[in-house]
Amino acid sequence: MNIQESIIKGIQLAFQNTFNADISIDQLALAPTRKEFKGTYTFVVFPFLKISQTTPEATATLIGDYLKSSVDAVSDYNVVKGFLNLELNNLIWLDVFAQLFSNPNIGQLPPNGQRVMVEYSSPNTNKPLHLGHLRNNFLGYSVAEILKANGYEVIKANLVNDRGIHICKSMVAYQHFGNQETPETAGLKGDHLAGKYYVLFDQEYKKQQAALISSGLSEEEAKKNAPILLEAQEMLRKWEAHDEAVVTLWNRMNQWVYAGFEQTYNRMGVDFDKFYYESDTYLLGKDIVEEGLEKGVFFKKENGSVWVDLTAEGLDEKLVLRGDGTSVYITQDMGTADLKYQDYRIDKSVYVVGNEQDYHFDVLYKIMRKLGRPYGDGLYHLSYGMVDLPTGKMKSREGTVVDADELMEEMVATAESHTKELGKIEGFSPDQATELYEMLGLGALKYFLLKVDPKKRMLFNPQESIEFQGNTGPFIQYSHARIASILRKAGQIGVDYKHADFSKISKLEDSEAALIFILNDFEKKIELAGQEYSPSVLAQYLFDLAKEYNRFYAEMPIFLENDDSVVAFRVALSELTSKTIKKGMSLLGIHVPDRM
RNA sequence: GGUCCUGUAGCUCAACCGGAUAGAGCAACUGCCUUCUAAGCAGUAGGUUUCAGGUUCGAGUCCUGACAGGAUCACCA
Repeated sequence: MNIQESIIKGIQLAFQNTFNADISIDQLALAPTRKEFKGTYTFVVFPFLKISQTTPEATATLIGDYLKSSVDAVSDYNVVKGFLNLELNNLIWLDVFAQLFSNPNIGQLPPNGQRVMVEYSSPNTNKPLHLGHLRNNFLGYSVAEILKANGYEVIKANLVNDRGIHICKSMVAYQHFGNQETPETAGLKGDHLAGKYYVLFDQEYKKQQAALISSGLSEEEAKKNAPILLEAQEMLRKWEAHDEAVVTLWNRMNQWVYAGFEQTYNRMGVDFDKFYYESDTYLLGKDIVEEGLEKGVFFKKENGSVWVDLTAEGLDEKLVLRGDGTSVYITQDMGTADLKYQDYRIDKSVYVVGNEQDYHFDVLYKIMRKLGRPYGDGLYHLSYGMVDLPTGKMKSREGTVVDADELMEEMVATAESHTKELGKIEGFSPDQATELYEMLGLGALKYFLLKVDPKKRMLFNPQESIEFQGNTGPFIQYSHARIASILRKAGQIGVDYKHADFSKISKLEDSEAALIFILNDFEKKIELAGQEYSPSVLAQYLFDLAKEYNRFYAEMPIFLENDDSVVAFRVALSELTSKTIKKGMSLLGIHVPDRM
């Protein structure tokens, strides 16, 4: 039983004995005491005045007296208005520490028997990844790792959008302007090559529109009738009819893109257990439309189109199948939802998709629940906000995007120059130095994107957004490197902290107790991050932890201490902190160095 | 226009789901490298939590209404 639980149990007994009242455990909560007051945990008595029938002060005092005499951990208390501040026996934190220190799997909760799929990334194969995709990928990867730490079995899935009109646009432009160019001859990554033709398509399309307008067509007509657009539409029809030449080109260009994506994914450090391709799934879901009609969940209009009526749930009527019997987006999403379940029998399914699709997923999930799917209640849209630039929204066709590959390259270069400026690479081999720059550059970028609550939209200023000081990835990485240095020295001078007997410690300094206090929160934060699907909870925690360690580091001399058992204890405390940082950062997808 | 999301220090973000005098980082200013890594530590300054009502012992947090920004509302994906 941990400290909080035993105190809460004590409070429950206090109510029983003092006020003759039964209160259930889940109505009782402890908050950390604010810094300006003495104490560790605070119990607020205001809600219980009806039960105690006396003043806040008297109520708090009576409970405080009871706890002090009957709960070992509580050494004293003070009362400020209705706030009962509990002071703990400092040495209680030694027991907590010993428990944490002996846990070989810190930050890993036991298996919970549930299986969850996290779908993320899900790129279009007509252009390279940009800053927005980085947020998506880092979020998805991190949430998947956090769920693993919470005891789930996790399947990371990537639903690749490899077909459709936008892909055909790149293909048409390539046919016109490509001159048999390949990634090799162009010296471009395959995804960037495809993106180049996507942009060329748009330029040509606009040119043709202008020509049509000057020959007398309205803007709307010009948009619909530009020859190059008609070509793309014709190509899509041919693709759907399995036209050999079109499929060959499609395959060729997609392979280029996949090779490019693979490089980008490798550098980002994300991975997937399962790839789904829309070219395989885009026809799914029509049987579900039939099923929905039979069950009365859907209804048919006169022209044959099929709809779902969600007005009772506060939404609108929504089309699920066109009048001509062809699919819309949501048709295939219904089919894919079933496919995921057939493949893995998942209990939960998380979709990491931007918030511009909030409405779409709201509709999708309501439909699947109406259809009585066993996984219906486990569907969750992890909706995240857009990443804006100071100049406004990114538009890939207008070239105002921050390219993912370029940004990562810049981050690593900045990390390199920064490190060299500080003169911190003595003794590094060139390979080790490269590895460090990669770690720091990517760490800064990932931390920057993950520390913010996912649902909030965020501003990215390329000039000044990413720092290496303060609340940043490198700050936490630096803290880890500092500890690694302590551990090396402990090894050199033969401090046997792994088998030390901590019961010999007779008193704890404030910064030691505070550090253990925050270390003790690690698992709770992992649980919270999992429940909320929010890596930012962990990021914030790790920053606080690193800060607390740095305070301890500055205040407590470790090796100058005379008492051997105190030396061993402080080294052990440092090691536990470094393990916690390393594990926590790994859940954010960030590596930590031993030297920097 | 309907629906949804957001609004906290000059800037970027927190605030443990209703608790005490709203906290960090950046930027500014002041100290600390002859001791384990100064990418650090300690400190100063910075706030009518967009506004107006309401709910109660108590509101940044919940409710109503404004205002501002964003998203969405296609037989598009």
